[in-house]
Amino acid sequence: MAGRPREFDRDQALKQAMLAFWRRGYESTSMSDLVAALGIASARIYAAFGSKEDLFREAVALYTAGDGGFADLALRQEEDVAAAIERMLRDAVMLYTQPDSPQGCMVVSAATNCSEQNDGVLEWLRAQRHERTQSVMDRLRRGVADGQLGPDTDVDALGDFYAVQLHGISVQARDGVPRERLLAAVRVAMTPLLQAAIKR
Amino acid sequence: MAGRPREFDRDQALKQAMLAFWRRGYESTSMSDLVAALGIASARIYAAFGSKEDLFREAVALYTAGDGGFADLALRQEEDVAAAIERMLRDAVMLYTQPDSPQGCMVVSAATNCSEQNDGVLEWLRAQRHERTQSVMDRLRRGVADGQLGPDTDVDALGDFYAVQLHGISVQARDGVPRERLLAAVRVAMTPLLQAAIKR
DNA sequence: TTAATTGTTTGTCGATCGACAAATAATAGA
DNA sequence: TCTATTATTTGTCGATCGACAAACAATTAA
Repeated sequence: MAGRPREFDRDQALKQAMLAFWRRGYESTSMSDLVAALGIASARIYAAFGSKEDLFREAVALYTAGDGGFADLALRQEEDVAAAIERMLRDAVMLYTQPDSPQGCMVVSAATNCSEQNDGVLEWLRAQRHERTQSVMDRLRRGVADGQLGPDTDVDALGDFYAVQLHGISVQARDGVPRERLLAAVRVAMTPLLQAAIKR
Repeated sequence: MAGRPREFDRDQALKQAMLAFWRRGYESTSMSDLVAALGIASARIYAAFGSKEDLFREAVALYTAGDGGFADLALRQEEDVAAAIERMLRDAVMLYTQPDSPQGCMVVSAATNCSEQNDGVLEWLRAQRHERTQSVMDRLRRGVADGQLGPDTDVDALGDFYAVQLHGISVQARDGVPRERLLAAVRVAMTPLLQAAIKR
């Protein structure tokens, strides 16, 4: 491949961009913020990533492909539905309260406020949140099919309930509520599901 | 009182500002947005309200003094602690999903993303959210004192749980989850408290 | 060695941001 | 009527926004 080789680590720069966007959000992170965070001139950022929006989308993709993808993992890997939901919520707390990274969920809080011209990224993240709610409901339905939950379980209500919890944890973590308190709240949140679980 | 009388309705203008900030948030609502929403020139806005930040703070105060103050009302007016919490959550759903006003909670979502220079308003809203969590815990403690909840009730965990629920409802409402679904989720969320309630 | 390709540096672009100065208009009290 | 006070109109300010053009540098393939 011809051409002058890049002098900075693109992956490292992308990670720094992710952290910046995660902390402040899409619109509140200016190009000059990114210049400072990535340590390279703005023209280099444009040459390497296209535009601020392109960089943001790539940063969110990095997030969801990494730690941000905890939910699908928990829902898929745990055999028991209650264990799956509890692990999802606990992993959310652990990630959202990590001391050496921004608090809260990037997908929830990186584009809450944005002007009309950037509604696109807002809708994009909204769709991802919607998908996660669907994943939770799918997992609950599997729990019913597996005989772990009663056949009369209101899957939709439970699913919305846990989606609310997941997103609420992000808000509370962002407000600085300590990890231990949120873990205690998760234990409380498991009550409805344990009640719907078939005892064995 | 001397001086030329104001030619526009200040209260009406403030209400429009509240709606604009509620919908888009503090930083994402530009002065030109406000000029369009209030229907008056920017110099008149500055003359009447001081600055954009002053206007925002007054708008939030209007919100919390009005519909946004539902939580304290519910917690104070209901004699039974479970009824109080349930009404708070249900009122939250009703307000956050009102079709003719912005979705979600203004205190939760009007300053999620903001740049460093406006951290002041972010912290201000955060403090208000913290106060609300405290109100919930205080109400739960009163429930224990009133003998409505068992003496071994983990008030802190329950309080954090309902704070998570309250703020999560705002996120979900903002994402367009219908009122009925969120009300169903609230019914699920009442399970832990009803379990802690002393049967009579 | 040359040509093609890609990265970097430097500087700047037009648009928009929040904010206000100055001039003018309308009221109340002396 | 005159003065003090407040509101409105008009225009514009410096700062910052995201974005890129042009010139130059470094690499590979021919």
